[in-house]
Amino acid sequence: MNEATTRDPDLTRSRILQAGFELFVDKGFAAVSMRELAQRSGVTKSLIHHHFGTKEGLWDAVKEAAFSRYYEGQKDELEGADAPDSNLLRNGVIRYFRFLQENPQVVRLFTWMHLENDSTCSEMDAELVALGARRVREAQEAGLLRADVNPTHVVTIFIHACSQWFEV
Amino acid sequence: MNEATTRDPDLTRSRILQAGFELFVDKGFAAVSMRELAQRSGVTKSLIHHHFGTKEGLWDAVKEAAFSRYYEGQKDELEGADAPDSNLLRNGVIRYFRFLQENPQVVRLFTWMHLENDSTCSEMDAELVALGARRVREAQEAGLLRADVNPTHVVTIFIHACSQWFEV
DNA sequence: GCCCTAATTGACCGGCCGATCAGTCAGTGT
DNA sequence: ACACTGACTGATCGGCCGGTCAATTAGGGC
Repeated sequence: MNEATTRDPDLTRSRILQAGFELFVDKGFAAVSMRELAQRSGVTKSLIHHHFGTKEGLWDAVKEAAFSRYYEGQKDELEGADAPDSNLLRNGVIRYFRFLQENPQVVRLFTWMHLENDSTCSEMDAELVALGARRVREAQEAGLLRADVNPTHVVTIFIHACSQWFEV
Repeated sequence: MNEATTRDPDLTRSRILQAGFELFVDKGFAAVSMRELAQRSGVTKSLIHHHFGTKEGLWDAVKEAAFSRYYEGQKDELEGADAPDSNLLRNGVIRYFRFLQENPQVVRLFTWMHLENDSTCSEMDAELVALGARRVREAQEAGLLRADVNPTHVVTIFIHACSQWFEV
């Protein structure tokens, strides 16, 4: 009966984070209750407070975890090559598309954050956009892309167009 | 002191609707309370219940009002002309863009609805998309547009790309 | 004038909310 | 063996939640 009676704070934390991720992605911050989170993660409400302080604390932790996963993946992609090449650009686009396709939950989470005027992760996000914009500019200078558009705009529009694609 | 002591249920209803629109657009359904709605619209909480039944009732009314305004406007645009003409198509696109630009709140509201898996207005929406798709198909048959893409996809992508544009 | 309907009010309800806290218990270092 | 730390629990808090209800009041039809 008494299975796994040993304490494992790291596992507990990650279980709470996972439950928080699922519920927040599904319903957004305001519509999720601590009781719900506790039940889903199989721990006590108080224990969540013990590990994350407040409901907002957990929300922040969930966002941070999700975004840093996204950030690391994209950063690797973008920092990879430096020679502007139409195939490289094309592949980058395809990879990004694939990533979103395989992580629709992340897209949803970011949409919630955006509606709630959340500025968490904005520095990291700005960095990614800047990296992408540099690639676009290089391509423009190499004559692969029209030069009369703002590189940052290109990236921004592209990201959001991709994000929306899977939502309909 | 006692200004406008006369009763005007229509005005009251519309004031509540307006307050609901503003608050729901801003925070989404779950994060808005009846007390907040009452205070913003300058009436009693009970009065909102009297006019709209429940919080969800008001939410539905707000969505319906916003969407039907959107619907009427777009329907007029789309039903206007029938001869496929590249200028006409272009103008339609520009007008739609302008509409979203001037009604960012509507875009936000639709995003909230979408995240909450709201299917209200889906019939009306389908009708609009169908109208737009027909226009695209006509343009394809007239050789103005590539014929190897799904007209419905064109419209859907276009709508969401436009919607996102103003959000960044 | 009178009545009837409906707009409007304020007091009130049970329940759920997030948060706290004292206390128990398991692991760990000495 | 013992003390200490931190994971974990259950009871409990005040407050806000959405919703109800009986009672007032204004307006329109007769």
